[in-house]
Formats: sequence, structure tokens, C-alpha cells
Amino acid sequence: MKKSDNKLQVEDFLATKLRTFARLSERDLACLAELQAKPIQVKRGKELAHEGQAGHAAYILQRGWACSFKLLPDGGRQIITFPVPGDCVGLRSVLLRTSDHTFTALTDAVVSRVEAPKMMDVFNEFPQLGAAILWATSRDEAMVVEHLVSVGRRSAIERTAHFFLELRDRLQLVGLAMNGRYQCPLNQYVLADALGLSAIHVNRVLRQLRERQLLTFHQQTVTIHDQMKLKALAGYDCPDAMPVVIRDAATD
Amino acid sequence: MKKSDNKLQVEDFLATKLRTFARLSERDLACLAELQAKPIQVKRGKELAHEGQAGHAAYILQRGWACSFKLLPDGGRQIITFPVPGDCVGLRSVLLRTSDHTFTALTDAVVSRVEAPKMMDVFNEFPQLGAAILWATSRDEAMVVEHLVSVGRRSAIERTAHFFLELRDRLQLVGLAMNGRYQCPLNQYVLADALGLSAIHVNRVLRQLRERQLLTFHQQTVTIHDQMKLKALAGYDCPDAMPVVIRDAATD
DNA sequence: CGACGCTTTGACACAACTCAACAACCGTGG
DNA sequence: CCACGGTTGTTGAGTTGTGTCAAAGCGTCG
Repeated sequence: MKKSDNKLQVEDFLATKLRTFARLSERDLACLAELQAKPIQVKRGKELAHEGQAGHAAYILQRGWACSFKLLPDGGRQIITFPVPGDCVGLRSVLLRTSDHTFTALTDAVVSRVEAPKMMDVFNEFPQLGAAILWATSRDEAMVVEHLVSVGRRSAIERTAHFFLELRDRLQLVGLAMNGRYQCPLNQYVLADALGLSAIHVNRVLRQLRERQLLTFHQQTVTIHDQMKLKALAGYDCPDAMPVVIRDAATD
Repeated sequence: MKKSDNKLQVEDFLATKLRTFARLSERDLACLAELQAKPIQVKRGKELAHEGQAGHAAYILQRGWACSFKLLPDGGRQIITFPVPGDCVGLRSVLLRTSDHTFTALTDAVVSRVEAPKMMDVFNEFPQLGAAILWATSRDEAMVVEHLVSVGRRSAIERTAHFFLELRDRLQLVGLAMNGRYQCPLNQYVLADALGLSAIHVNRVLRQLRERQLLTFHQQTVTIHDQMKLKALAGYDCPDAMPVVIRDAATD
């Protein structure tokens, strides 16, 4: 394991994640590495893709956090999801020439841009890899559904608990969470926009979670103290009945 | 126009819809017809696919309404979407072997089951058609996002208004809505589960919409009285900047 | 040092929920 | 034909969860 210089040589979170879904060949891994060979530094707050503009490219988020959201006429916004390292964003706009929301970097970040034709080549030449990528993306979209369930039917505290549990699982996939503890560079305003709450109420909910000794969110660090109780509270299902390894699900 | 015998010969809503996205050849249309050649009658309330069980097939809803939802431990449920005639459901489970929610027929319905391999064949042999289908599905998924925005950030009345407008647009695509008027076999309990409200509050909201002369929902019929004001209230965006006709977006 | 971004708290207002009751409408069966 | 239960819609009264407003505490950074 090499992890010495962190100039541009960044740990390949995407590969880490995909390997839990599928067995990847050396060639697959090489392809992944090539896709990410020309990383782009993105400053915090910068927009990656704008609603409507089908940028016709996807991005692999290599380092840092982002968010995708929709704005409302009254200025409010709803955050759809927080891409974390190893996530692909805008894939749908590549496959189908529609881009539906805006992506913004929440922290300074490093991304790789993958043009649509290049991505199509990958799908053709590395079906295993392509299937794994699609699978991971599909999993993310399922999370949007779960998010909808949260916002529609769970109370503020349940919703918040659920959110942090889900985030934990996603980060664990790329090795960014350990023992129910992870870095989370979100502030309470951003959380509020994701959870469909006001920032002030987020604060109150966080206090409750802290007082109940379930979870602490302090100094950009989330610590889960009592996983069992937290899952019970959130109604958090089977940690994602994420089935079997992909064999040949691709376009065979 | 033939519309005499309604035994099995049902109008092809799917074809109607897809033709607004893409130019379909005679062969494409024949393929569509063949896919729907063996309609299945489904009784109201019957489950089509259950969460988890990757049925490994998709369904084309030919007649009737359905809903897909998730249940919560406490018995509540969140409805994700209401498939209407011409919609494909469970497509993702075909492509990726995951099924994420439960589908139930809300009315007596007619569906066609398309086994996964068959569907893959279609994608290979009729790329135009496949692209159109994927496009339509992708559009539906974008609506889930919009739904999330509604539930997260819009007030009850805005949310409800938005819902009926969106539904109108979807039904118009298959010719089931005319002049802001359409059949809608949903009761207030079902609406509530979709909108993230209580049934009683849905009732109150409907009353407000009625009193404000914006929209009436009576005897399973929705009538939009003042489209402009309703859109303004809902924050309903450009009727769906649904771009251009598909040319060759498929797996070429 | 002050300015700024973020968090925390309190007091109050209001939107939406709950409970309870009743009205309308339906098909069914006596 | 009417009585009946079941489903759906309607309304009111009271409760509660969450939002709003306002202000103060606290780090960090220039």
C-alpha cells in the first residue's frame, strides 16, 4: 500500500468502493486509474454542473465533499445528495443528455472530468467495470428514494439519525468511516437544507441526540455512540441488503 | 381511430408517450406492440413487485393506476410515485438486479410483463427504442427528485398544487388529460401518503384550492381552473424543459 | 482588535397533526 | 324499497412539532 505523497497521487476511493461490488481485473483498475489521471482542483463553493446545462460529462469526485440541490423561487433550496469521495456525479447526463440539478463543491475538492464519449467507450470496452459503476450509481439513486421517505414520513430526529447512519455506511464503503466515527464538513445550515428543516431546529435535534447519548456532531466530526438505539430510532433497515457480487449484469 | 372493442386491444399509451421523445420506426412500433401482446389483468390492490425480491422483470402499465412506496416500521408509508398508463416500472431491477420498492395496483389494471433477457434484447436490437424508453424512465426519476423538493421545502398547499400540475403533464403525454382536466382515482388517504401529509390536512388543502378557485378535485376528477395562478403558487417551473428528440444517445 | 461564520438559546407564532364526530355516498342484501 | 355497513369526505377543537425572530457566545482569521 502506497500512501506517502499526497500531491496528486490520491487514494483511489472509487476503486475501493467498486471492489466491494464487483471483482475488477487489472485492466479495469488501470482504466479507472486512467480516468482519474488528470485531476482538477476545485475551490470550495464552485459549481460543477448547472441545472439544465447538460455539460455532457460526468465527474468522479476524488477528494472533498459536494452537494447537488434544487433551488426554489422563494430562495429556499433542497439538497438532494452529498457526493463523497469515490462518487460519480452527472452520470445520467452522460447517458441521457439530461442534467437535473446543480452540483457545487462544499469543500475544496479534486475531481476528474470524464467526457461523455470516453465514458461510453468504457462501458463498451470494460463491461464489468461499467456494470459496477452503474450499480454504484443506482445505489445512490436508491438513496434519494430513502431520502424522500425520510423527509416525508420521519420526524426531525428520526430523519437526522437516519441521515447520519446512511452517511456512515457510504463513507465506510470508501474507508472514510471507522468505528462509527467520521469527518463531516457540513454545517447546520447545509444539514437543514438537506433534511428539510430549519437550521435552528437542526441544532435542537443535534442537542437531543447528544443528550440521549446516541450521536455527537462536533467540530466536523460525527461520532455514533449507540448504534443499536440509533438504528431503532431512525427505523434504519438492514444495512442495505446489498446483494452478491456482480457477475455479468452488463450489456451482454 | 379504432376504439370499438376494449377487450384486450388497448390503446398503446407507451407508444404515444415515446413518440414525443423520439422518432420511432415501424419496426420499433411493432416491437412495442409485441412487448405488450400478452396483457395481464391485475386486480386492484394486488402487488406487482415486492421490495427486495428482484423479480427480474419489468412491467409496462397499460391500463389503470399503480403506486410504488416504502413502508416504515411504525406502519406509515411514503408513496414514491404513481405509475400511470404508458409507464414502465421496475426497469432498474432489470438493468441492475435491484428492486427498491413495492409496486401495487391502485385500480384494476392491465400490465405486460417483460422478462429481463427480453428487455436486454430490445436494447440491443432496437437502440432507438431502447434510448427512448430509458429517456422516459430517466424523466420519471427526475420527478422523484422534484417530489423530494416538494416534500422537503414546499408548504402543504404548494406541494399539493405542484403534485396535480405534474400529474397533469404526465397524463397529457399519453393523452389522458385535456384542458386541465383529468381522471384521478386517488383518495385522500393515498394522496396524503404521497404528499407527506395527514389525510385530514389534505382535505383542508383541497378545500383551500377549491375556495381560491384554482383547482377542484371531486368525484375522481381533477379540474384545473386557473393554471397561471396555480403554477405561480406551486413554483412550477418551465413545463419541463424537455429537450430535443433523441438521435443516437443509446449504446452505440 | 474587530469582523465574520457558525453555534446555541429563549420566546413566541403558526402550520400541520390528532382525535372525535358526523355527513355523503356506495353497493349489498333483506 | 329501504336498512345497512363500509368507504370516503368534511369539519371543529385542541395539541404539538417545527419555523421565525432576536440575541448572545465563540472560534478563527486578517
